[in-house]
Amino acid sequence: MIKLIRGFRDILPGDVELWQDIEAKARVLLENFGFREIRLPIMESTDLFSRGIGTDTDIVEKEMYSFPDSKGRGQTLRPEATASVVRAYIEHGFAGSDPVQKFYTIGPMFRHERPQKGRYRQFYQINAEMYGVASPLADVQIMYMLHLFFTGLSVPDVVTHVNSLGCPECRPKFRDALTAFVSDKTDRLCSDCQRRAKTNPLRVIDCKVPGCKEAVEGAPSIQDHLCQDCREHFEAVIKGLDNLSVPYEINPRLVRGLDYYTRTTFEVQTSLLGAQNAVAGGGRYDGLVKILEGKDTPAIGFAIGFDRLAALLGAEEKDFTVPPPLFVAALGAEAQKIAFDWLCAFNAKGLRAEMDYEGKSLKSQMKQANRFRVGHVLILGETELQNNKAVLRNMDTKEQVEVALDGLVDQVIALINQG
RNA sequence: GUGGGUGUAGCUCAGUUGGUUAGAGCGCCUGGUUGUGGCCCAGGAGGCCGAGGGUUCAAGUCCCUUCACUCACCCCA
Repeated sequence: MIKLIRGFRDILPGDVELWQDIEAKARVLLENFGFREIRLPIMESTDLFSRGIGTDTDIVEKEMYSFPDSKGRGQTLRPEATASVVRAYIEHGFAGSDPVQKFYTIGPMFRHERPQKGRYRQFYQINAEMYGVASPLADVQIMYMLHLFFTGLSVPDVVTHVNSLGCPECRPKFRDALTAFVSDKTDRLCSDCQRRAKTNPLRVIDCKVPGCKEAVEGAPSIQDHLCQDCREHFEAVIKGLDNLSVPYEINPRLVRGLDYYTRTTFEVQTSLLGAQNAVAGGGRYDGLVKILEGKDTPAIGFAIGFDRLAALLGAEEKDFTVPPPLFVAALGAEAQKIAFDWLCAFNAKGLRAEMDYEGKSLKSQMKQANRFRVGHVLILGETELQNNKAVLRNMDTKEQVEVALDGLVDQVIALINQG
């Protein structure tokens, strides 16, 4: 048997209804906030990601699905969406018409990691990106929107963590301070952190190993190293969140794995998904457009982990199938012909109806109708043909009413719609 | 890439110190009702016991290898 490749998954009927519901709500919300959909390819030049995300990141170092095309040019299944949106923003000259643009996009991302709970090699994201606004109002609006989305879906157990990572002015200073702090403690750190102390000291203060936690107690905080502008920006964001009553926790140790983030970063976390606690994450990336050879443009955005969100919302219920309202049961070849015509008419008129195509016994058809969890069964046999009246059975109350064959389809639709 | 756990029917799982045709519940099909679902009863279909090799008179069971799933590390959505 040919099976799914590792880390990939099927989203089956019964679950997919939940996904559709989430997606529909996301679209309404995003569009109400002025975000417009942009549909992008899932494959891009490898350079886009290595330059955009940063060559030292885990994503670029070891997680990308990259392979050469027939002429040897590197191409990659996108590991995230932001770089692609920026590419499109630059390539189509949006900055020339109006630098302020808001986009959203929904689709699959690919990362070659070891799969585990809440982590797949193909996973889905809902992304929102906003360009051309340096004001903290953009940060506030983005986070407010995210907050509305999660509360609107009644997502259980989520907390939004906020931090500022500073800018190219102040972050290096913080990094230096941190490196200095960590360098004389390397012997107390785990092997991973000894490596990270050089490559990415920010990660060390985020380490969960008890020895490391102890060693980094009293480490310098980014919050104490922000430059004047970054500090004011962060304070304005926090004030804005308070104004709109958006709950949050300031988390000075919130570090993000992509190089392009500046200033505001945030992550929506849950404790219900095992080790993968981030349901959504994002932040400001004021330098990225320029890095990718566009005009220097501030930007901010977020990604919602669709798979994880669906897991949170689907934890209780298992089957999101919506039952059809009607099943058409026919007895005998003559009746089946007519029943099939009705079926087609019901479907064409927007009433979801089902029938048995095999000429099974009435009992068997009733069982099937019951399995569909339909509200009504329309029965047509020889008796009904003779009387020119079919029988409409309410499956909950067991009440049966006769419906004249003449004009039956509309009559049945009316009966079902009135309950 | 590194560890732990698990692989037996469509699903959830039993399967004794190795012992004949491998079981249950749910689901599915048929019947009990010459035309009425859920409950009940009876019957039925459905398994290369993850794969390969080894030990043995004999392997679902013991050994080795491998693959898959899963959880965790790392990192992130």
